[in-house]
Amino acid sequence: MPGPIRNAARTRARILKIATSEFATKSFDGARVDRIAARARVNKHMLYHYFGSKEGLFTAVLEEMYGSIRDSQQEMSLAELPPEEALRQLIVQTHEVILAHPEFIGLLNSENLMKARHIRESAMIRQLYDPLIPGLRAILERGAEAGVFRAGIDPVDLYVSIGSLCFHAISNQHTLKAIFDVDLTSKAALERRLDHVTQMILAYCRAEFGSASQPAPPQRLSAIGN
Amino acid sequence: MPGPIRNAARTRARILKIATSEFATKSFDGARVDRIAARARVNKHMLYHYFGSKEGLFTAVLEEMYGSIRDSQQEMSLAELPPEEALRQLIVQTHEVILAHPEFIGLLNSENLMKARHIRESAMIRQLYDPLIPGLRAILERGAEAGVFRAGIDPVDLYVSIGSLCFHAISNQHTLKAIFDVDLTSKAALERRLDHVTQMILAYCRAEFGSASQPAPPQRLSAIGN
DNA sequence: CAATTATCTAACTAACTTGTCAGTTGTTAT
DNA sequence: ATAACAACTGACAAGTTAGTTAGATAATTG
Repeated sequence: MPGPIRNAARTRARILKIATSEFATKSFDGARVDRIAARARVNKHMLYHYFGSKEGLFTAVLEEMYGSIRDSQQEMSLAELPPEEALRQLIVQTHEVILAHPEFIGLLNSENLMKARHIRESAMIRQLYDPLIPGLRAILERGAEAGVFRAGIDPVDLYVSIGSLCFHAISNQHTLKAIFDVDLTSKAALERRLDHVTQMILAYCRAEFGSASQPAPPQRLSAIGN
Repeated sequence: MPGPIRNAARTRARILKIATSEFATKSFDGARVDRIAARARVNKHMLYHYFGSKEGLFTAVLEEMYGSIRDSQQEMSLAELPPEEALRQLIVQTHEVILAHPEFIGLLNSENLMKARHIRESAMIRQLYDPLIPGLRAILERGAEAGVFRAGIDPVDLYVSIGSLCFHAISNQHTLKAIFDVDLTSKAALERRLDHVTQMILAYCRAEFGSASQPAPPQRLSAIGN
C-alpha cells in the first residue's frame, strides 16, 4: 500500500467497503458498528468522524452503491437500438447489477425494511432513475409502431417485472435452495436465469399473432369453483 | 373475552400473533422481545416459557405461518383442471398468500437474511412444498401434449418466476414507491398486478405460432457492442 | 522548524437487550 | 377443601451496543 500512513480518503473508502458488506449481509439492525470498525482495521471513532452515526454510514453506503451503478450504466444508450434489442439490453443491464454489485440486493432489502427512508431523502438516488421510465416508454412505443411489440404495455408494470425476475431469485436464494434444492448463484445458473427472464419478458411484449392470447385485460379471472 | 383468566393456549396464540407482526416488520435482529411481550400484554417470562428463546419464537412463528398457508391451500386440486386454467389457479393461489398473510413476505426476507436456517431444519415446511414441482411439471406436460403450452419448460424456473412476480412488488414496495411513486399495495393495484403476472406467465408458456419467438434456449445473447 | 490542523487511538459510558429467578396467584383433580 | 400443578409476575443480572471523550501522533503550512 503506497502513500503516507494517514490517508483520509483511503480510510474512508475502506470503511465504506466493509460497511457495504456488513449491511448487505446482516441488514441495518444486524450490522455491528464494532465489527465494521474491526474488519476495516479502523478505530470506531473514525467511523463516527466521517459518517456521524450508524445511520449516516448506511446512507453513505447506499449512495456509494447507487453512484457506482450509475457509473457502470451511463455509457449505455438504449434509444438508438432497435426496440427488441433495446429491451434485451435493459434486461441484461438490470441483471448485471447483480453480478457487478452482489451487495446491492441485501441493501435494497434492508432499505425496504426501513420503508425506504434513506432513498426517499436522497435526491441523487431518485435522479438516477428519472430517465428510466420515459426511456422504456419510448422503447415500447417504437416497438408498437414497428409492429414487434403489442400496444398498451405499461412501462412501470414492465420494469417492476424485470426487476422482480432478476432480483427475487437472488434475494431469496437461501429459501429457494432449502425448498427446491437449487443453486441460483452459480455462473451457469445466472446465465440460464437471464435467458429465461429475457424470454419471458419478450414473450409478454411481443405482438400477438394467433388467437392464443386473450386481449382483454380488464376482464377478471374466473374462479373455477363459482 | 370469555373463558378463565389464565389460558395457556390463548396466551401462546397471542404471543405468536404479535411476534409474527414484529418479526415481519422489523426482521429478526430488529425485533425486540420486550416489545413483543408488552404488545401481547404478557410477561416476558411466558415467552421464554413457551418458546425457549427469541430464536425458538421465530421458528414457531415461521411454522405457524406455513401451517396456515397449507391449510388455506389444501382444498385446491390443480390436477383435474385443464392445463391453462390450472396454471392460472396456481398463480392466483401464490398471489393470494400475500392477501391472506401480509406478514409472510417480511418473514421470508428475514429468513433469507439468516440463510434459511430455520426452514432448512423444519421438515414440516419442506414437506409443504414437496408436491409443488411435480404438480407443476404435470400441468406443463399435459399442456404440451394438448398443444397449448410449448414443450421443454422447466417447472422450477417457472415457479421461481411466479414467486418473483408475485412477491417482489410487495417486498420492495417502499423503494419502488420512492423511485417510481406508485402504490402497489392497494386492492386495485394488487388485482392489476395479478392480471399482469398472469398474462406474462401465460405468454411465456403458450405454444409458439408465428415466427415471433426464437426457439433456441442454449444460444447466448448477443451483446450489441461486440 | 514551529505551529497548526487533521488523522487516529484506547478507554469509557449510558442505555439497551436477551435471558433468568424467586416467588405469587389462579385452576384443577382428588 | 386442599394439595399439586400450571400460569403468571416484577425485578434483576450479564452481556452487548451505539456513541463519546481526552489525548497522542502524523502531516501540512507559514
